Amino acid sequence: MTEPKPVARSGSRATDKPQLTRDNWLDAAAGEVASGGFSNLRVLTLSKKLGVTRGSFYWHFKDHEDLVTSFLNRWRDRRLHELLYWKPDVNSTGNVEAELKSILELLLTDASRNIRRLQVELAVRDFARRNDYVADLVAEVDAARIDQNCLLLQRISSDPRRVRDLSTLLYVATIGSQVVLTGQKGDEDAISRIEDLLARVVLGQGDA
Amino acid sequence: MTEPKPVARSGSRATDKPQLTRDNWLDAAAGEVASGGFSNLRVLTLSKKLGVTRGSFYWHFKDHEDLVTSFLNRWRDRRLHELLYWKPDVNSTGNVEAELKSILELLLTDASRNIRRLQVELAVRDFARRNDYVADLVAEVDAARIDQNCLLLQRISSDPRRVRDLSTLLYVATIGSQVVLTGQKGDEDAISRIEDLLARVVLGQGDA
DNA sequence: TTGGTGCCATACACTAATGTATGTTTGTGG
DNA sequence: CCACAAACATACATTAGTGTATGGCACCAA
Repeated sequence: MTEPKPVARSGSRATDKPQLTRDNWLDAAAGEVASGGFSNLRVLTLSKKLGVTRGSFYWHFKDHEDLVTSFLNRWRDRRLHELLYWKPDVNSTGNVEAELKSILELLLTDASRNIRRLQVELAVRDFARRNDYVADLVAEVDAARIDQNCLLLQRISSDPRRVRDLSTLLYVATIGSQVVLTGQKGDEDAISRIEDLLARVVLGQGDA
Repeated sequence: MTEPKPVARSGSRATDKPQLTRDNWLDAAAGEVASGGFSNLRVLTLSKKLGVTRGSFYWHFKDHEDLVTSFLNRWRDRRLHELLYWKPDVNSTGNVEAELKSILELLLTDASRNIRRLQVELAVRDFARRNDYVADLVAEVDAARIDQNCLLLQRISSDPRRVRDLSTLLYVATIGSQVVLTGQKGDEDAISRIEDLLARVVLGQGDA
């Protein structure tokens, strides 16, 4: 209720160090996490890259842990929220095969292009292996995404059990290709080949 | 040529601190890497867990980097070497379907049970994202494993291109399930379901 | 017995990082 | 103009970790 009123001092000119917000810090933190994982997320280096001292940090955040949990919660919220945007986009057309192809392209090819987003995701996943809170967080996102896959594949098969199995396979193949095919030469091709293969798998065994 | 002659002082009794070897350090390092990743691999804590001081470490290793590279090279050598042990084991029988099932079980279910080994593998993979040398190392292992998959799937399909695609899909699904299904409740079932599904995928589209 | 070597301990210097306490500037409401 | 707070700077204390130099002890060969 007490809105922070993000004021900009010194005439609100963009060149004059426009007062950092909490989200600015989190955005910068994403860069650190993407490049070096959570063990590389340090208050000191983060402050340097933002051109301020740590005094600023400890005003916006209670401590280092506060930064990490805030970052993780924001990540979860965004990952869960972005799933809601797909739903209406798919229900429109009627061509099942074309839909599936676009879905697969979205899950595999497009996801692999957003390097920074992918790096953050893998870093969060790695962090989850040694932190129960993060593990729960990732499990929540995974479950939501698999449910989303189920929602998309419902129109292809009528057997709910098969839909769930296919969705799970689709998901682990997606994550796996993001982990293994890390932007080397020829990876772009391999991903599209896997896309085609998965499409034929899903369509070729439509019902029971 | 200069064999280190692992002597044991103080009467070679097991209770009397049996002189650490370089491999002992690497084994202990595996525990640190498994539980906390490479950023948790510290000389100090490692020495404490082995009951010695850092003086011992700096006799066996030049520095921290020496430990890391030695660990990584040993990991690669072992991963490449273990692949050679499979080959004769599969060529024997003639039942294709049973072979495939056992291969899938080996790749998915069995691999997920070796928790420590899996943790180390994921840690290495995570490290590879921010270190070119490790990235090359992992790429080498990945290529060898996919080639191995090709060798196994050759008997099912005659199209070499399809064999390679299936092998790649099999591999990314394997890695993906190891990343996503991290020992929660019900993960055991999900893995076996994915196994069955992949088996039907491979067998159901045998040729062309 | 004596010298040498393998293995480890001890002590020191150095760095990077966190957290905290306090000072300083800028803008704003009254 | 003044008091106050937001945003940041400065300075200090503390900790964890690395690397190095040196000392010590057990063991073996000659």
